[in-house]
Amino acid sequence: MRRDVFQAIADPTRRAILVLIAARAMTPNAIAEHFDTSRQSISKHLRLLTECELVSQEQAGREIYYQLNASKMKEIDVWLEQFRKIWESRFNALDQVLYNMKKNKK
Amino acid sequence: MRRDVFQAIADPTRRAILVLIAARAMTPNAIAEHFDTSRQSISKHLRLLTECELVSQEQAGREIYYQLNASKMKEIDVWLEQFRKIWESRFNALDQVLYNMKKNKK
DNA sequence: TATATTTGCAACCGAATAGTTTCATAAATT
DNA sequence: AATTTATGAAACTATTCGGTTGCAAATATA
Repeated sequence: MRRDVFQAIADPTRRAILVLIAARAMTPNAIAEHFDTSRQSISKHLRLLTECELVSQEQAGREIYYQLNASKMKEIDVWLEQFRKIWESRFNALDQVLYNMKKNKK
Repeated sequence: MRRDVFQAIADPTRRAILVLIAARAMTPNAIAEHFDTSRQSISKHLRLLTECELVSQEQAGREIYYQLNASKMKEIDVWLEQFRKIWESRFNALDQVLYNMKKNKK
């Protein structure tokens, strides 16, 4: 099974979990209440997120609080960095389209 | 079939394609030469990337040049934005761990 | 101590995914 | 006109994925 951050954020439920626990650490049960799926399926998502280090656990009695490891998100940001200079320039594909539309109006 | 940018960049071959054509537009054949897979499989990746608008085509005779639509990458950046303030603060998970380690040494 | 609660894990299922092989189409070359 | 080249699409396959159901372990509560 592939276990990298890119694979992890591909699933919309996992992205929602990350946003949810960004505010504060939560237990699997509490997280599952926010979704239309079973607790066990959330548990599986949390395992994957843990394995790729996007979240970490903290045990409190029989409860386990899952918290976001935001610094791991930097990996995505680092990969995006190489494209940032392109989309910030005036010569990316979209700008080119808009430029051509404008030109054709004249 | 899901066709969003997050799904698109989940596959390592597709990420490599995006990096490859970021420098300059390329034909499917030229792209395929850089990988250990068939031309047809690259063609399928290009179709998916086209459908989610991460790349666009430009026909030149019987050749088709695929070019990156970098501005579409912004969608990932926008989603990442909400976490940026967290990982830039001193209170993300990793900093907390380091803080605790330091504290316990005393 | 008996019971309830919180959680993870394994087995299973249907759908999606990435790849291959084969074929059709269109443009360039001979 | 016949052949070669560049490409996309369809059919098929093995693997992965997301979900469910059922169960076991550990902690809290009665």
